[in-house]
Amino acid sequence: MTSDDSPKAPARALRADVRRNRARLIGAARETFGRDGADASLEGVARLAGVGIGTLYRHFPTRQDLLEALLADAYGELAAKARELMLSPSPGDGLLEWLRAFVSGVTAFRGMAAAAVVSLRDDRPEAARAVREAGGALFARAQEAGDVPRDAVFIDALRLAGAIAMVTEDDPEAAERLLSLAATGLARGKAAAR
Amino acid sequence: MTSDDSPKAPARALRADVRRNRARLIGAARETFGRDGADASLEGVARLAGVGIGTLYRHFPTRQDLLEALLADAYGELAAKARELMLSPSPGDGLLEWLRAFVSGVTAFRGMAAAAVVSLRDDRPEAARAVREAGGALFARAQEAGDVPRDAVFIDALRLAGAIAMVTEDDPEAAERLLSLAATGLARGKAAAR
DNA sequence: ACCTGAACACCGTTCAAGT
DNA sequence: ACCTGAACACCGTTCAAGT
Repeated sequence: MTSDDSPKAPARALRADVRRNRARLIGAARETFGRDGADASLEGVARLAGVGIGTLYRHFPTRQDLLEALLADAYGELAAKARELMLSPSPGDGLLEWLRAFVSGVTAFRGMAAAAVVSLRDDRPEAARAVREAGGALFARAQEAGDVPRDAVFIDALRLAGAIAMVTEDDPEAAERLLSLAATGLARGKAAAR
Repeated sequence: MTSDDSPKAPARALRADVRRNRARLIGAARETFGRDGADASLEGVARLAGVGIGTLYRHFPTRQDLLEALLADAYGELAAKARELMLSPSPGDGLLEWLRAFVSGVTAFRGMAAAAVVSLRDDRPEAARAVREAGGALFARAQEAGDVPRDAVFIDALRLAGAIAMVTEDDPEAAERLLSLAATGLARGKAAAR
Protein backbone atom coordinates (compact mmCIF):
# COMPACT_ATOMS: atom_id res chain seq x y z
CA MET A 1 0.00 0.00 0.00
CA THR A 2 2.65 2.49 1.02
CA SER A 3 5.29 0.95 -1.35
CA ASP A 4 8.28 2.35 0.53
CA ASP A 5 10.99 0.34 -1.28
CA SER A 6 13.28 3.33 -1.59
CA PRO A 7 15.55 2.17 -4.46
CA LYS A 8 18.47 4.29 -3.27
CA ALA A 9 19.37 2.21 -0.20
CA PRO A 10 20.10 -1.53 -0.42
CA ALA A 11 18.16 -3.67 2.02
CA ARG A 12 19.92 -3.93 5.36
CA ALA A 13 19.30 -6.14 8.35
CA LEU A 14 17.75 -3.48 10.54
CA ARG A 15 15.46 -2.34 7.79
CA ALA A 16 13.20 -5.37 8.24
CA ASP A 17 12.70 -4.52 11.90
CA VAL A 18 11.76 -0.98 11.05
CA ARG A 19 9.13 -2.09 8.59
CA ARG A 20 7.83 -4.68 10.99
CA ASN A 21 7.51 -2.09 13.73
CA ARG A 22 5.65 0.21 11.42
CA ALA A 23 3.25 -2.54 10.38
CA ARG A 24 2.70 -3.57 13.99
CA LEU A 25 1.96 0.00 15.01
CA ILE A 26 -0.58 0.39 12.24
CA GLY A 27 -2.25 -2.87 13.19
CA ALA A 28 -2.33 -1.92 16.85
CA ALA A 29 -3.70 1.51 16.00
CA ARG A 30 -6.44 0.01 13.87
CA GLU A 31 -7.48 -2.24 16.73
CA THR A 32 -7.19 0.39 19.46
CA PHE A 33 -8.82 3.24 17.56
CA GLY A 34 -11.52 0.86 16.35
CA ARG A 35 -12.37 0.07 19.94
CA ASP A 36 -11.78 3.39 21.73
CA GLY A 37 -11.90 6.01 18.98
CA ALA A 38 -9.20 8.21 17.49
CA ASP A 39 -8.44 9.85 20.83
CA ALA A 40 -7.36 6.60 22.44
CA SER A 41 -4.12 6.55 24.42
CA LEU A 42 -1.03 6.32 22.21
CA GLU A 43 0.76 4.58 25.05
CA GLY A 44 -1.80 1.81 24.69
CA VAL A 45 -1.17 1.58 20.96
CA ALA A 46 2.57 1.23 21.51
CA ARG A 47 2.04 -1.39 24.20
CA LEU A 48 -0.25 -3.45 21.98
CA ALA A 49 2.27 -3.19 19.16
CA GLY A 50 5.00 -4.39 21.50
CA VAL A 51 7.23 -1.35 21.01
CA GLY A 52 8.24 1.58 23.16
CA ILE A 53 6.35 4.84 23.03
CA GLY A 54 9.42 6.51 21.53
CA THR A 55 9.26 4.19 18.56
CA LEU A 56 5.69 5.17 17.91
CA TYR A 57 6.70 8.83 17.91
CA ARG A 58 9.64 8.13 15.64
CA HIS A 59 7.40 6.51 13.03
CA PHE A 60 4.44 8.83 13.47
CA PRO A 61 5.40 12.23 14.88
CA THR A 62 1.76 13.25 15.32
CA ARG A 63 -1.49 11.42 15.94
CA GLN A 64 -2.71 12.71 12.59
CA ASP A 65 0.20 10.95 10.87
CA LEU A 66 -0.86 7.66 12.41
CA LEU A 67 -4.48 8.24 11.47
CA GLU A 68 -3.49 9.02 7.91
CA ALA A 69 -1.69 5.69 7.71
CA LEU A 70 -5.03 4.06 8.50
CA LEU A 71 -6.84 6.32 6.06
CA ALA A 72 -4.47 5.23 3.29
CA ASP A 73 -6.16 1.84 3.02
CA ALA A 74 -9.62 3.34 2.81
CA TYR A 75 -8.42 5.86 0.25
CA GLY A 76 -6.92 3.12 -1.91
CA GLU A 77 -10.26 1.34 -2.05
CA LEU A 78 -12.11 4.58 -2.73
CA ALA A 79 -9.80 5.41 -5.62
CA ALA A 80 -10.49 2.01 -7.16
CA LYS A 81 -14.21 2.49 -6.71
CA ALA A 82 -14.05 5.90 -8.37
CA ARG A 83 -12.40 4.37 -11.43
CA GLU A 84 -15.15 1.75 -11.64
CA LEU A 85 -17.88 4.35 -11.35
CA MET A 86 -16.48 6.27 -14.31
CA LEU A 87 -18.50 3.76 -16.34
CA SER A 88 -21.80 4.30 -14.55
CA PRO A 89 -24.61 5.44 -16.88
CA SER A 90 -25.61 8.54 -14.91
CA PRO A 91 -22.61 10.70 -14.01
CA GLY A 92 -24.49 12.45 -11.21
CA ASP A 93 -25.69 9.23 -9.65
CA GLY A 94 -22.23 7.73 -9.98
CA LEU A 95 -20.72 10.65 -8.11
CA LEU A 96 -23.37 10.44 -5.42
CA GLU A 97 -22.78 6.73 -4.97
CA TRP A 98 -19.08 7.40 -4.59
CA LEU A 99 -19.64 10.12 -2.03
CA ARG A 100 -21.79 7.67 -0.10
CA ALA A 101 -18.87 5.24 -0.15
CA PHE A 102 -16.54 8.01 0.99
CA VAL A 103 -18.72 8.79 3.98
CA SER A 104 -18.97 5.18 5.11
CA GLY A 105 -15.30 4.56 4.30
CA VAL A 106 -14.12 7.26 6.71
CA THR A 107 -16.40 6.30 9.59
CA ALA A 108 -14.80 3.04 10.63
CA PHE A 109 -14.29 4.50 14.10
CA ARG A 110 -15.08 7.65 16.02
CA GLY A 111 -12.76 10.48 15.04
CA MET A 112 -11.71 9.00 11.71
CA ALA A 113 -13.86 11.42 9.71
CA ALA A 114 -12.26 14.42 11.41
CA ALA A 115 -8.84 13.07 10.46
CA ALA A 116 -10.09 12.61 6.90
CA VAL A 117 -11.16 16.25 6.72
CA VAL A 118 -7.72 17.33 7.95
CA SER A 119 -6.10 15.08 5.35
CA LEU A 120 -7.93 17.06 2.65
CA ARG A 121 -6.29 20.33 3.60
CA ASP A 122 -4.04 22.01 1.10
CA ASP A 123 -1.04 21.81 3.41
CA ARG A 124 -1.05 17.98 3.23
CA PRO A 125 -0.82 17.39 -0.51
CA GLU A 126 0.19 13.73 -0.24
CA ALA A 127 -2.30 12.60 2.36
CA ALA A 128 -5.27 12.16 0.05
CA ARG A 129 -3.75 12.22 -3.42
CA ALA A 130 -5.28 8.94 -4.57
CA VAL A 131 -8.74 10.07 -3.57
CA ARG A 132 -8.34 13.54 -5.01
CA GLU A 133 -7.23 12.24 -8.40
CA ALA A 134 -9.69 9.40 -8.90
CA GLY A 135 -12.59 11.24 -7.31
CA GLY A 136 -11.77 14.40 -9.21
CA ALA A 137 -12.22 12.65 -12.54
CA LEU A 138 -15.60 11.32 -11.45
CA PHE A 139 -16.59 14.79 -10.32
CA ALA A 140 -15.48 16.40 -13.58
CA ARG A 141 -17.54 13.91 -15.57
CA ALA A 142 -20.66 14.71 -13.54
CA GLN A 143 -20.00 18.41 -13.93
CA GLU A 144 -19.66 18.14 -17.72
CA ALA A 145 -22.95 16.24 -17.78
CA GLY A 146 -24.60 19.15 -15.98
CA ASP A 147 -25.33 17.15 -12.83
CA VAL A 148 -23.11 19.36 -10.68
CA PRO A 149 -23.12 23.18 -10.55
CA ARG A 150 -20.67 24.62 -13.07
CA ASP A 151 -18.87 26.78 -10.52
CA ALA A 152 -18.40 24.03 -7.92
CA VAL A 153 -14.97 22.62 -7.13
CA PHE A 154 -14.30 19.01 -6.24
CA ILE A 155 -12.46 19.56 -3.00
CA ASP A 156 -15.47 21.43 -1.62
CA ALA A 157 -17.73 18.50 -2.45
CA LEU A 158 -15.32 16.16 -0.73
CA ARG A 159 -15.05 18.35 2.34
CA LEU A 160 -18.81 18.55 2.47
CA ALA A 161 -19.03 14.75 2.46
CA GLY A 162 -16.36 14.66 5.17
CA ALA A 163 -18.35 17.14 7.23
CA ILE A 164 -21.44 14.97 6.95
CA ALA A 165 -19.40 11.97 8.03
CA MET A 166 -18.16 13.87 11.09
CA VAL A 167 -21.62 14.69 12.42
CA THR A 168 -23.21 11.33 11.63
CA GLU A 169 -20.43 8.91 12.42
CA ASP A 170 -22.56 6.94 14.86
CA ASP A 171 -25.71 6.99 12.73
CA PRO A 172 -25.47 5.67 9.14
CA GLU A 173 -29.12 6.45 8.41
CA ALA A 174 -28.61 10.10 9.29
CA ALA A 175 -25.54 10.10 7.05
CA GLU A 176 -27.67 8.94 4.14
CA ARG A 177 -30.33 11.56 4.84
CA LEU A 178 -27.85 14.44 5.07
CA LEU A 179 -26.02 13.37 1.95
CA SER A 180 -29.28 13.09 0.00
CA LEU A 181 -30.30 16.49 1.24
CA ALA A 182 -27.04 18.07 0.13
CA ALA A 183 -27.16 16.22 -3.18
CA THR A 184 -30.70 17.32 -4.02
CA GLY A 185 -30.34 20.84 -2.73
CA LEU A 186 -31.35 22.01 0.67
CA ALA A 187 -32.76 25.46 -0.04
CA ARG A 188 -33.48 26.33 -3.64
CA GLY A 189 -34.82 29.85 -3.60
CA LYS A 190 -34.72 32.29 -6.50
CA ALA A 191 -31.02 32.90 -5.93
CA ALA A 192 -30.27 29.23 -6.46
CA ALA A 193 -31.58 29.14 -10.02
CA ARG A 194 -28.66 28.32 -12.29
CA MET B 1 -31.33 34.91 28.96
CA THR B 2 -31.48 31.82 31.15
CA SER B 3 -34.21 33.37 33.39
CA ASP B 4 -33.42 31.19 36.39
CA ASP B 5 -35.64 33.00 38.89
CA SER B 6 -36.99 29.79 40.34
CA PRO B 7 -40.25 31.05 41.96
CA LYS B 8 -40.21 28.35 44.62
CA ALA B 9 -37.32 29.76 46.68
CA PRO B 10 -37.33 33.35 47.99
CA ALA B 11 -34.21 35.35 47.18
CA ARG B 12 -31.51 34.84 49.79
CA ALA B 13 -28.23 36.61 50.47
CA LEU B 14 -25.97 33.93 49.03
CA ARG B 15 -28.00 33.73 45.87
CA ALA B 16 -26.46 36.92 44.51
CA ASP B 17 -22.98 35.46 44.87
CA VAL B 18 -24.01 32.35 43.01
CA ARG B 19 -25.38 34.33 40.11
CA ARG B 20 -22.34 36.56 40.05
CA ASN B 21 -20.04 33.56 39.95
CA ARG B 22 -21.99 32.09 37.10
CA ALA B 23 -21.84 35.33 35.13
CA ARG B 24 -18.12 35.68 35.79
CA LEU B 25 -17.48 32.14 34.63
CA ILE B 26 -19.37 32.72 31.41
CA GLY B 27 -17.48 35.92 30.77
CA ALA B 28 -14.15 34.28 31.48
CA ALA B 29 -15.06 31.34 29.24
CA ARG B 30 -15.99 33.66 26.41
CA GLU B 31 -12.65 35.41 26.66
CA THR B 32 -10.57 32.26 27.13
CA PHE B 33 -12.30 30.16 24.48
CA GLY B 34 -12.25 33.10 22.13
CA ARG B 35 -8.49 33.27 22.44
CA ASP B 36 -7.51 29.60 22.79
CA GLY B 37 -10.45 27.65 21.40
CA ALA B 38 -12.99 25.42 23.09
CA ASP B 39 -10.32 23.04 24.36
CA ALA B 40 -8.64 25.68 26.49
CA SER B 41 -7.76 24.81 30.07
CA LEU B 42 -10.73 25.01 32.44
CA GLU B 43 -8.33 25.85 35.24
CA GLY B 44 -7.49 28.99 33.30
CA VAL B 45 -11.15 29.89 32.94
CA ALA B 46 -11.71 29.53 36.68
CA ARG B 47 -8.60 31.58 37.45
CA LEU B 48 -9.71 34.38 35.12
CA ALA B 49 -13.17 34.32 36.69
CA GLY B 50 -11.59 34.58 40.13
CA VAL B 51 -13.19 31.40 41.47
CA GLY B 52 -11.91 27.97 42.40
CA ILE B 53 -11.96 25.14 39.90
CA GLY B 54 -14.53 23.35 42.05
CA THR B 55 -16.94 26.23 41.59
CA LEU B 56 -16.61 25.97 37.85
CA TYR B 57 -17.48 22.27 38.02
CA ARG B 58 -20.40 22.95 40.34
CA HIS B 59 -21.92 25.40 37.87
CA PHE B 60 -20.96 23.54 34.73
CA PRO B 61 -20.44 19.81 35.30
CA THR B 62 -19.10 19.30 31.78
CA ARG B 63 -17.25 21.44 29.25
CA GLN B 64 -20.24 21.07 26.95
CA ASP B 65 -22.47 22.67 29.59
CA LEU B 66 -20.20 25.69 29.69
CA LEU B 67 -20.09 25.89 25.91
CA GLU B 68 -23.87 25.71 25.74
CA ALA B 69 -24.08 28.70 28.06
CA LEU B 70 -22.08 30.63 25.46
CA LEU B 71 -24.19 29.21 22.64
CA ALA B 72 -27.35 30.46 24.35
CA ASP B 73 -26.57 34.06 23.40
CA ALA B 74 -25.95 33.18 19.77
CA TYR B 75 -29.12 31.09 19.70
CA GLY B 76 -31.17 33.95 21.08
CA GLU B 77 -30.03 36.21 18.27
CA LEU B 78 -30.61 33.52 15.69
CA ALA B 79 -34.15 32.95 16.91
CA ALA B 80 -34.86 36.66 16.55
CA LYS B 81 -33.39 36.67 13.07
CA ALA B 82 -35.53 33.70 12.07
CA ARG B 83 -38.65 35.53 13.13
CA GLU B 84 -37.63 38.54 11.03
CA LEU B 85 -36.94 36.38 8.00
CA MET B 86 -40.44 34.93 8.12
CA LEU B 87 -41.35 38.07 6.20
CA SER B 88 -38.75 37.69 3.44
CA PRO B 89 -40.27 37.51 -0.05
CA SER B 90 -38.58 34.24 -1.11
CA PRO B 91 -38.99 31.52 1.52
CA GLY B 92 -36.06 29.52 0.15
CA ASP B 93 -33.73 32.51 0.09
CA GLY B 94 -34.87 33.50 3.56
CA LEU B 95 -34.00 30.06 4.90
CA LEU B 96 -30.63 30.12 3.16
CA GLU B 97 -29.82 33.52 4.60
CA TRP B 98 -30.69 32.24 8.04
CA LEU B 99 -28.51 29.16 7.64
CA ARG B 100 -25.68 31.46 6.65
CA ALA B 101 -26.24 33.38 9.88
CA PHE B 102 -26.29 30.11 11.80
CA VAL B 103 -22.93 29.08 10.39
CA SER B 104 -21.25 32.36 11.19
CA GLY B 105 -23.01 32.58 14.56
CA VAL B 106 -21.52 29.30 15.77
CA THR B 107 -17.98 29.97 14.59
CA ALA B 108 -16.99 32.68 17.04
CA PHE B 109 -14.08 30.47 18.15
CA ARG B 110 -12.51 27.16 17.27
CA GLY B 111 -14.57 24.27 18.61
CA MET B 112 -17.81 26.21 19.02
CA ALA B 113 -19.39 24.61 15.96
CA ALA B 114 -18.73 21.12 17.30
CA ALA B 115 -20.46 22.10 20.53
CA ALA B 116 -23.37 23.46 18.51
CA VAL B 117 -23.76 20.14 16.70
CA VAL B 118 -23.81 18.32 20.04
CA SER B 119 -26.40 20.79 21.33
CA LEU B 120 -28.69 19.69 18.49
CA ARG B 121 -28.78 16.08 19.59
CA ASP B 122 -32.08 14.61 20.71
CA ASP B 123 -30.77 13.89 24.20
CA ARG B 124 -30.35 17.62 24.94
CA PRO B 125 -33.86 18.91 24.26
CA GLU B 126 -33.36 22.25 26.04
CA ALA B 127 -29.97 23.18 24.61
CA ALA B 128 -31.20 24.55 21.30
CA ARG B 129 -34.93 24.96 21.80
CA ALA B 130 -35.06 28.60 20.73
CA VAL B 131 -33.25 27.85 17.50
CA ARG B 132 -35.26 24.73 16.77
CA GLU B 133 -38.56 26.50 17.19
CA ALA B 134 -37.88 29.73 15.32
CA GLY B 135 -35.77 28.09 12.62
CA GLY B 136 -38.31 25.29 12.24
CA ALA B 137 -41.02 27.72 11.29
CA LEU B 138 -38.78 29.31 8.68
CA PHE B 139 -37.94 25.88 7.33
CA ALA B 140 -41.59 24.83 7.17
CA ARG B 141 -42.46 27.95 5.22
CA ALA B 142 -39.73 27.24 2.66
CA GLN B 143 -40.85 23.65 2.41
CA GLU B 144 -44.47 24.64 1.77
CA ALA B 145 -43.26 27.00 -0.94
CA GLY B 146 -41.52 24.07 -2.64
CA ASP B 147 -38.03 25.46 -2.05
CA VAL B 148 -37.00 22.54 0.17
CA PRO B 149 -37.45 18.83 -0.60
CA ARG B 150 -40.78 17.57 0.72
CA ASP B 151 -39.26 14.68 2.65
CA ALA B 152 -36.53 16.73 4.37
CA VAL B 153 -36.61 17.42 8.10
CA PHE B 154 -35.43 20.63 9.70
CA ILE B 155 -33.02 19.15 12.19
CA ASP B 156 -31.11 17.51 9.34
CA ALA B 157 -30.75 20.86 7.61
CA LEU B 158 -29.51 22.40 10.81
CA ARG B 159 -27.05 19.62 11.44
CA LEU B 160 -25.80 19.97 7.89
CA ALA B 161 -25.18 23.67 8.47
CA GLY B 162 -23.41 22.79 11.72
CA ALA B 163 -21.25 20.28 9.89
CA ILE B 164 -20.27 22.91 7.35
CA ALA B 165 -19.40 25.27 10.18
CA MET B 166 -17.18 22.62 11.77
CA VAL B 167 -15.01 22.07 8.71
CA THR B 168 -14.77 25.73 7.68
CA GLU B 169 -14.49 27.49 11.01
CA ASP B 170 -11.25 29.22 10.07
CA ASP B 171 -12.32 30.08 6.52
CA PRO B 172 -15.56 32.07 6.05
CA GLU B 173 -15.26 32.02 2.27
CA ALA B 174 -15.15 28.24 2.24
CA ALA B 175 -18.19 28.23 4.52
CA GLU B 176 -20.09 30.28 1.98
CA ARG B 177 -19.03 27.99 -0.88
CA LEU B 178 -20.01 24.79 0.93
CA LEU B 179 -23.33 26.19 2.03
CA SER B 180 -24.16 27.35 -1.50
CA LEU B 181 -23.19 23.97 -2.83
CA ALA B 182 -25.46 22.17 -0.39
CA ALA B 183 -28.25 24.65 -1.00
CA THR B 184 -28.15 24.32 -4.78
CA GLY B 185 -27.57 20.59 -4.83
CA LEU B 186 -24.25 18.90 -5.11
CA ALA B 187 -25.03 15.93 -7.35
CA ARG B 188 -28.32 15.96 -9.15
CA GLY B 189 -28.42 12.73 -11.13
CA LYS B 190 -31.55 10.98 -12.31
CA ALA B 191 -32.23 9.74 -8.78
CA ALA B 192 -32.40 13.29 -7.50
CA ALA B 193 -35.28 14.35 -9.72
CA ARG B 194 -38.19 15.33 -7.49
C1' DA C 1 20.61 3.69 13.17
C1' DC C 2 17.08 2.63 15.88
C1' DC C 3 14.76 1.59 20.24
C1' DT C 4 13.53 2.01 25.16
C1' DG C 5 11.20 3.90 28.98
C1' DA C 6 11.99 7.08 32.81
C1' DA C 7 11.19 11.81 33.57
C1' DC C 8 8.83 15.98 33.00
C1' DA C 9 4.94 18.84 32.24
C1' DC C 10 0.27 19.60 32.10
C1' DC C 11 -4.53 18.97 32.70
C1' DG C 12 -9.20 17.04 34.21
C1' DT C 13 -11.79 15.81 38.07
C1' DT C 14 -12.99 14.76 42.82
C1' DC C 15 -13.79 15.64 47.55
C1' DA C 16 -12.44 16.74 52.44
C1' DA C 17 -12.20 20.85 54.87
C1' DG C 18 -13.57 25.54 55.48
C1' DT C 19 -16.97 29.55 55.51
C1' DA D 1 -25.40 26.03 50.85
C1' DC D 2 -21.61 27.06 48.51
C1' DC D 3 -16.65 27.53 47.74
C1' DT D 4 -11.72 26.30 47.83
C1' DG D 5 -7.70 24.06 46.26
C1' DA D 6 -4.81 20.09 47.39
C1' DA D 7 -4.57 15.47 45.84
C1' DC D 8 -5.01 11.94 42.60
C1' DA D 9 -4.98 9.97 38.14
C1' DC D 10 -3.83 9.96 33.56
C1' DC D 11 -1.73 11.21 29.36
C1' DG D 12 1.42 13.46 25.76
C1' DT D 13 6.01 14.22 24.61
C1' DT D 14 11.00 14.41 24.99
C1' DC D 15 15.57 12.70 25.32
C1' DA D 16 19.57 10.41 27.69
C1' DA D 17 21.15 5.89 27.74
C1' DG D 18 21.39 1.44 25.64
C1' DT D 19 21.83 -1.91 21.63
